Amino acid sequence: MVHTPSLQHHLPGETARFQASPASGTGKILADTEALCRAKGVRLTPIRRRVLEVLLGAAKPLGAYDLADALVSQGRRMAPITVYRALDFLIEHGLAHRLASRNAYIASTSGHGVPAFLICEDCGEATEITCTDVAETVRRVLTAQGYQPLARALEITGQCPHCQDVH
Amino acid sequence: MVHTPSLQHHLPGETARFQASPASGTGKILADTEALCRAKGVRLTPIRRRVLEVLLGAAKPLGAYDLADALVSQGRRMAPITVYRALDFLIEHGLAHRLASRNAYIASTSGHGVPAFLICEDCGEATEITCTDVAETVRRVLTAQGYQPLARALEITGQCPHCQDVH
DNA sequence: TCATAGATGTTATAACACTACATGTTTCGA
DNA sequence: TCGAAACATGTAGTGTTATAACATCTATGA
Ligand SMILES: [Zn+2]
Ligand SMILES: [Zn+2]
Ligand SMILES: [Zn+2]
Ligand SMILES: [Zn+2]
Repeated sequence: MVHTPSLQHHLPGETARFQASPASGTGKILADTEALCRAKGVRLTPIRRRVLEVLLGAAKPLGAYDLADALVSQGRRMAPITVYRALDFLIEHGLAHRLASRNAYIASTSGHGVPAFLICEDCGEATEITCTDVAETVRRVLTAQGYQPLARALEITGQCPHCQDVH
Repeated sequence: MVHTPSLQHHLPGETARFQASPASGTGKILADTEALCRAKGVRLTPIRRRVLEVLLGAAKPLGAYDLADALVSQGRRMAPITVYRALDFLIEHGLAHRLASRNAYIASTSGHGVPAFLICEDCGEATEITCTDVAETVRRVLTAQGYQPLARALEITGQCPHCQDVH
């Protein structure tokens, strides 16, 4: 049996060093995003907004086809390609990330810097962290090997606190 | 245009802190692996051996279907499921890893500890490193958030030295 | 208003991964 | 040595994730 994550499972401030995502409401985040997109001169269209909204409301990362199912309009579910196009937009502007290890997508609540995600292997729950240590270590290892660092979400796998309690 | 990685591109000893993979020949690695499997009481069958051999000889991580194409036997290419089964075995015993960010598989040359891979976004080349810093940082972040660390390859994305030279 | 760029609709297909079940092969104890 | 059991592979089909190609619609600004 596996822990089923619920909304806002992980509140911020668990430690001083590792900032968890701010637990501001979805509404505020959406409003901020609207403003951000206007400022950038890009269009947060209704489709893109709805995809982001579903991601923000989800308890864990969602697959593209999960999103398609969730976004029913006039009795018809959204076409996969439409979801992928919306995701491309959101990812390009740092509003969402793809978690390759799970073929899933998650809204980004930090919005700046190189994020990292702690992902539970059992229940799939993901916690976004913006940790200076991690970013710095990754950057140093890359440059030491002659690699040029690129901003890309880091996926760190483990077992979440709730799933450890399940015997 | 993009750099096409060739065999043994990255030789060891680039820095003292970060051990690159040993550049021992494929033959020796295979012989060692044979011995290791005998010792463990598991069977490195011809199919599994050939899959490992192709991975070891590849310049970069290969997809399961690439492997199927490479492993033609009596005019017929290997069935995908056969490749996946061989990969399952190799991964289970630490002889290979799956790189989720590229849907590709790579032979592991370290064989112990939690490995990390530097992956070039342009050419797909991957360099295995066994870096104490990275492992330690990851472990610390996980435990700080209450996560139980699990041995899983870490994928770090950047641009490889060769691809930086291409103008 | 009209040209243009950007966004979406529609259909089809590519790419990746696995299920289910039959058959073959090795191993080991009776 | 025989046969059961475990392990490995063959074969066919399907599930899942992601994209190509092209048509149509919509917002925007000259
Ligand atoms: Zn969990
Ligand atoms: Zn949890
Ligand atoms: Zn490269
Ligand atoms: Zn290279």
